[in-house]
Amino acid sequence: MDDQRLERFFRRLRVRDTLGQAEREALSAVAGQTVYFAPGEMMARYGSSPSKSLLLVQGMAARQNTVESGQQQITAFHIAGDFVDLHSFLLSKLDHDVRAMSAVAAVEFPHDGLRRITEEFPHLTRLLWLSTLLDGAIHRQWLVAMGRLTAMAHMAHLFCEHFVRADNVGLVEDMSFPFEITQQELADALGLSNVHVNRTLQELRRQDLVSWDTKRVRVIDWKRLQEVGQFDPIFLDVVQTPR
Amino acid sequence: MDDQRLERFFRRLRVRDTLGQAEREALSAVAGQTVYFAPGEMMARYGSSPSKSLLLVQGMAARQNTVESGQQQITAFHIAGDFVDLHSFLLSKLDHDVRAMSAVAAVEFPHDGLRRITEEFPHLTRLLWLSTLLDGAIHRQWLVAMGRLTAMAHMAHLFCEHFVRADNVGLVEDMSFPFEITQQELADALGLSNVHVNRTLQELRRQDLVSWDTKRVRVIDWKRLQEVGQFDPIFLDVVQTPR
DNA sequence: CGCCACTTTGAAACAGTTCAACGTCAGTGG
DNA sequence: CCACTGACGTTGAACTGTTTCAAAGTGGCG
Repeated sequence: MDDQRLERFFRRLRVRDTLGQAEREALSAVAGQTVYFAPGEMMARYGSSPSKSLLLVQGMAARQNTVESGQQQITAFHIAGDFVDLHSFLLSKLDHDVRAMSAVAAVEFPHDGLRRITEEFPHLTRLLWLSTLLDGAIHRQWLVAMGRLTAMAHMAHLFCEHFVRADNVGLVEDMSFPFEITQQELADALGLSNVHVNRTLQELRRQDLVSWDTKRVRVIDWKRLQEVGQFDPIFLDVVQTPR
Repeated sequence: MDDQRLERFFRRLRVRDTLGQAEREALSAVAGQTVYFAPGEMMARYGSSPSKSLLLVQGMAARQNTVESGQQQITAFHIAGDFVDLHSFLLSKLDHDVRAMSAVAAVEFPHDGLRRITEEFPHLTRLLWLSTLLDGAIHRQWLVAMGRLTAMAHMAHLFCEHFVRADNVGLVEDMSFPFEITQQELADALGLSNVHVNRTLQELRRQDLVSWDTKRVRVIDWKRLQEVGQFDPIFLDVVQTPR
């Protein structure tokens, strides 16, 4: 029987390939306990060697590093249907912290179970691999945005990305998606100061591109938001094709 | 028989796990033609869907994106022993260009051959997967450096990273590694202007941390270079362990 | 009702950019 | 063999996007 908790994850895979009954059952069989985290709580720590990976079911999480000055840099945001640390299955130590941004529920996938999947389900293995490749593609776009776009364009790009990702797992309602983080946390993702994030946000609002009431971001002008952010969804690879 | 062209790639894997005879042979069997590229030449294009992946055997290559202003952002450098676009095996379209920085030789790996490996060699598949996870880990460190480090620290970090990576595949000699790119290309990787790269480089030289004669970068003070770059090699995961 | 976390505002400072000129060197052709 | 070329590196000076610091405003919650 399919595990209901994995529904959004299946959905994210199904926008890119098909997923067989046996594959869904294999994943369901490996899925373990649901674990819960309070907003701000650490889900995994820099330098640790987790024996399970966490699939987000509810809420939002981030991967982040701390530099000597005490500043933080967020390198990824995750939403329901995302594995937050599937890479820890093959990397021996975590090179970042994982922190819950909101109240979070996640399903544990023990690494020995994942290993069994790689021994018996080649196609499913490729889909799990794909999942980490999409993380990498998002990292690359963040690099481009950080290195060569203005604060305004960078922020618009991030909102575009999250709009599409949320849509892929059925979290968009009325052109809005859940985005429960603080301006400081957004600043830590964009590599900006909280002050400049605040001002850039005001400009995005003033131009009627988005609104954000701390719970959800609403896209007001999707076409112009994409233009401002120079957003091309190609990197999210939303294409149904055999992998 | 092992394919000699894959030697540095095997070496890169062997610093992280063991590689069986059968696995080396399977890879050798899939390896196709050697292809050559002149400095500056495009090896793969944004939006294309390659049917093979390229393993670098000689020279240096970069993945890069172009933004509307015409500026470029490099998101990865690759050296001998690296797959430059292994991710194109599972992603349907390339989200960046791949360009030869120097004279390059690369071995083609047809995707159907790679697929056969994933069907028959689970452990080798995990190692290929690992290879793309390391790319992702490097992307994340670049994000941290770009977002929260000064130009000076960022550049030092990049040199540290390349020193370790070059060392892993036996390219370090006399504390120096091949680094045949222009200052403009380095600027495109760091997200800086060529002018500021020039000045930052002068400061690194003035402090006797590195020298760079356009062909090779020589590390003069490894300990202080790591301090200046806040470099922690954990993300490169140089640990011999079963995966 | 008061606290605390978060957002907003203003002003000064700064890291890095831009523009434009000049220097250097390796390769090319006459 | 030397003048010419073009790509790359270096320098100076003005400029700007973003940061920093500090203070004030807002709002949800115990």
